[in-house]
Amino acid sequence: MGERSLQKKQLILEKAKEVFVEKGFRGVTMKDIVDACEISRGGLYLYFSSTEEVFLEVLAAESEEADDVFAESVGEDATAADILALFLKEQKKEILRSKKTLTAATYEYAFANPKNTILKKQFTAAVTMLDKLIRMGIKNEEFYDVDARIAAKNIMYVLEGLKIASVTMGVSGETIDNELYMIMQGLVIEE
Amino acid sequence: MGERSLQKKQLILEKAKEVFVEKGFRGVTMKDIVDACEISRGGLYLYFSSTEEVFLEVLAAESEEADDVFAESVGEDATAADILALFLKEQKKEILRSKKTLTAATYEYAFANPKNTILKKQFTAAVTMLDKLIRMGIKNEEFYDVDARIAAKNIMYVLEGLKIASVTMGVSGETIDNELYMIMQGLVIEE
Amino acid sequence: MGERSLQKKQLILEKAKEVFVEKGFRGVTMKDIVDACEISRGGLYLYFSSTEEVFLEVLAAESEEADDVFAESVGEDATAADILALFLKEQKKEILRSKKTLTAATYEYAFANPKNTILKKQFTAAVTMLDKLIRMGIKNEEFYDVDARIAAKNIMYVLEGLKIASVTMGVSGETIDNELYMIMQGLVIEE
Amino acid sequence: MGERSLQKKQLILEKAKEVFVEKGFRGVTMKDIVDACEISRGGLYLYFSSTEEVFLEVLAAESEEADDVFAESVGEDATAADILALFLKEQKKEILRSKKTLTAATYEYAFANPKNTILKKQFTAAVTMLDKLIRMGIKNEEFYDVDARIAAKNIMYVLEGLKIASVTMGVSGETIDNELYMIMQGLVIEE
DNA sequence: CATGAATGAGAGTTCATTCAT
DNA sequence: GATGAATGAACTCTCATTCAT
Repeated sequence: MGERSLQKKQLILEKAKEVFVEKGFRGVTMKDIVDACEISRGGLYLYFSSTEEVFLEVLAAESEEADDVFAESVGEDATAADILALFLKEQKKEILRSKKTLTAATYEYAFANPKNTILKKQFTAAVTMLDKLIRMGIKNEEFYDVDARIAAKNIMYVLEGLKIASVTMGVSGETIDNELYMIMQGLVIEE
Repeated sequence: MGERSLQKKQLILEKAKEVFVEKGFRGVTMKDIVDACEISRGGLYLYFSSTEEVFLEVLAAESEEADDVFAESVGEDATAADILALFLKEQKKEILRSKKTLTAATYEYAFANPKNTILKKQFTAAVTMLDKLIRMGIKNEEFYDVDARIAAKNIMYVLEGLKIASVTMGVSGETIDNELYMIMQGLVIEE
Repeated sequence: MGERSLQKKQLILEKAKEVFVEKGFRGVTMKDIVDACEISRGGLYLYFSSTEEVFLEVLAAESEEADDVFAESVGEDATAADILALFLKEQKKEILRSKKTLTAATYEYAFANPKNTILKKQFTAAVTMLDKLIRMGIKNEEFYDVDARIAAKNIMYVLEGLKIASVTMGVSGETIDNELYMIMQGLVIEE
Repeated sequence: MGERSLQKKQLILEKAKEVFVEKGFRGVTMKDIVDACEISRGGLYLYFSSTEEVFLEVLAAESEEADDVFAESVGEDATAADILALFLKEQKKEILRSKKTLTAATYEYAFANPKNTILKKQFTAAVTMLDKLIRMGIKNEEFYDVDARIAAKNIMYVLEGLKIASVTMGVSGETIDNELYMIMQGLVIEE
């Protein structure tokens, strides 16, 4: 695949993302993508052979970006509490934007493809990261001496709860703040 | 609609539920329901005019049952902690069964119909109930003196997180127990 | 068929007429008639086995009425010109009401059933009547000495033209008056 | 839409015309047209999205042709009487062919779409043309000094009457001749 | 006689997918 | 590579007609 082809593929992925954001996963047809990209029906098939294929590549492109963003924001000399706060702040942003992201489409995809492990991988990766972070915090005596893995999972379940609630019924920034505050309070030792 | 018709409607709702459990909401066509019920193409339209209509009645029938089950289990002289434990135990069962319930279909329906408030209503009702329960527990000095509404919401978000996780990636009974233990621990005063 | 059955049949014909007036011939289904009559689906079939059958009986009932009305209005000592004027006046009324009559439905029926001779019979009957009337007028020296049959036909074609125009594009009372005036002027000798 | 597509569209319009001629307007389904054109079910929808759309384009194509035919036949130095005679001769031809034309379908379309003004426009255009022609004839002292507009309308109503009669009950060439003769006689001054 | 649930044929419509150009 | 016309399968929905009660 040449240079030009790669550009075209990028274009398709960008436009397709908008379509998935708007219509979810199951609601999207190849025709929808063709229309959004203003390419030919046959043209799309040169790059992707199903909406699933498009969706998975859209997701892959997304997660690359996401990692970058977080990595950039973590300073060199940040404490565990700092990093946790930063992580939660990012999550809050994400949750509030959920109607403009692939959240719903991704859940829908997961429903339709129970074998697929995308969400599980993301979840596990986040848990592992938080686990390490919490251990670090405990070691540094920033955090209470809790079971790190369980605490990490709890954080993630609360976040998942907020995410799905945000998509299906809406949540306010304040509501999120309350939850995040409970999380921090349960971990960070007040001086 | 006569006696016989009502029975038929019940039959359709039962069979349709199985279909929704298996295929979610968007994946279900009128034809799927027709096939599952072994009735004629036109026959289904005598009772329902869209998959949405069928689904909403399936849900309505479900929620009636659910209420009954919980009401029956609460004893007369139960303490707040007892009731909370019972509630959480029910939730655990529900979560573990989630691949055999309408959970995914309901989320999918909510994605496709953002205006619909079914999930919100259920959530709010549960929060209100927990709020009352927690206030009662605090008054009886069973529970710590927390902000009842925030604690109630926290419980619900954790449960939502477990529910969606259960559907999309699976959760073990142990994982659920850990979460529920954290909830109880955050509320119930140990003697 | 007993007394009660006859009443029921009448009821069906009345309601069905309204349906045909509103929806034409081809636009009417057995279901439409059933709904309008508030009888059972099967019930209708006890009396009629197709929309065509209903329509033909509606038409038959209509033409009986029509004859009655005209006969009643003709006085004993009316001149040919009087009778012609009366006939044209009736026709004018009919044409102006055409959107509330079976005109369109009847044409539509005729299109769909070229073999059917209803319209031809009505037309021929009217021509015959006018032919006699004009001959009488000529004999009485009320009318010019025209070819009675041709004049009769001309009147009918103008009326047909007004009728179809009324249904398809609307005509004003004045327009009709102009046409009727031309007819009278071509026949009646001014004193 | 490319060259090839235009040809295909033409083909569809031609075949569809035959279908409308045979079955009228309401009697035609998309399937009928598909079958007549020997294209695929979906194929027709690439060009037209309803029988109404097809029909209106068939009509549009027709009226273009019709205009051409008449324009070609009018000589440079024709008198008003010549032109009128030519017009009526064309109309006679049209009326005699009416079972092989769109006449019935067009009326049927008008019944089903009272808002549509196709017939009214055609009628008005013809009246306007005849009005001018008659004024010219009067000015040239070829025609009697009648009210041109009323005379023009009378011609058109007679023609409409003949047309609908032709479709619904049939008319002979002689009958038409009689009517056209009356029209000419009422206008043209005999020398 | 009368009912209305039930059936199944058939019309409308949309799409994934192919393929000649 | 790229196009977009074409196909045919699948789905939605409506009705005429039947038949057990």
